[in-house]
Amino acid sequence: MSTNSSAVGTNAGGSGQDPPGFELPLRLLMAFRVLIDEVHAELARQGHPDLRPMHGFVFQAIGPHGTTAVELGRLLGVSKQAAGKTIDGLERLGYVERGVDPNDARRKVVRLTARGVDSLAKSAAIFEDLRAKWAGALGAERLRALEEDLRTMTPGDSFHFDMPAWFGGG
Amino acid sequence: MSTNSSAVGTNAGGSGQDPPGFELPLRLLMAFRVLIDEVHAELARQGHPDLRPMHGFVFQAIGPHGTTAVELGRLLGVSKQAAGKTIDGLERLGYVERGVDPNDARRKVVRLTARGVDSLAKSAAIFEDLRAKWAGALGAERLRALEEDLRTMTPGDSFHFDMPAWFGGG
DNA sequence: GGGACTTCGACAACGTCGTTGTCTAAATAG
DNA sequence: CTATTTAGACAACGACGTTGTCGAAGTCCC
Repeated sequence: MSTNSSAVGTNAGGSGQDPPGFELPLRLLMAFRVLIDEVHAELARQGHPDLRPMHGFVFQAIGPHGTTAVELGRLLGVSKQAAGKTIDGLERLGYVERGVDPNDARRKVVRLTARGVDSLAKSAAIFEDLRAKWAGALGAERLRALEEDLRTMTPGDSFHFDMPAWFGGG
Repeated sequence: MSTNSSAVGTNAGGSGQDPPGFELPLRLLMAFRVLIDEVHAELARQGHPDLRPMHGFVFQAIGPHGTTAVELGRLLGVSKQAAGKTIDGLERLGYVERGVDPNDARRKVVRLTARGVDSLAKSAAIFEDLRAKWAGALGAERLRALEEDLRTMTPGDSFHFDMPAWFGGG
């Protein structure tokens, strides 16, 4: 029963049969997974087999200037302890390193190592290749339209990171 | 192709109209989250505040004829024990119930309760409303094109469900 | 019919991950 | 100088998924 307020009922377009509403989110998720899986498969081939999907987001959050556990936790939407544990893991893998802040002895600045920067550069290049592949398959115009439409429907760039907790759970 | 673009953070897109390659997966994920969050916010308003994103997928996997823990585990890509625990939680919430299979005393068939069916019907209606909202914002034609393009780029309908494990980890 | 193998579900132990709570050290406000 | 705030470490806890084991029930084959 659709007792909702929003405009239009079923079959907003009129012509042709529209897919059921639940297909859209499903395809969005599948497309995301396809891209990420391909990136990480290629990343593994290029010498980074241990990277996980979330690590790319962590690297982005760390940024070129480095960050701290507390700050990272805020950016990723998790506790500082959880962020600290993630950093521990990345440190063990050799992707980040902790340094001291000369201006604040409490802060331990987390920075990407050369290996971390390398993985980030490689993943950026792979993403470009994948986008080019999509452009080849769909046409440059339609891909641009798709991206524009997604940009229209999604908020600026707020990006919460509770993925595991958000999704799973019972 | 695959010239190294900027390593970190912002890519100063400059003159070109094409966004950096990593924006595509990001927007796909954000769009997915937006839709799912709206569905569950509305679902909460309509009497189902305890449902989590993954539950919808579980309900779909259970289907109208019911299923078993082993089968559910296979469909969702997790162990039968994990599937069993998920069922336990849903049973506590009153969304599914376990019955016996007259033809096989080992099997315990999991079926949706009336409440489970209700939530499924409501979420389907909400998804339709959301799709209509997208159609209103983007235009029916462009939304159809978007869905068609996503369908082109994603495999049939296999969707693995290791989301938490797949994404997180370190 | 009977024995070996397979399948289903339950129980237990373990590891991972994120959470809150507590604590020390360092910076900052008054 | 004292009081408050902040960064980071340590510990305990709960949620979740995993493997391993087990008994019960079904299936296959002689």
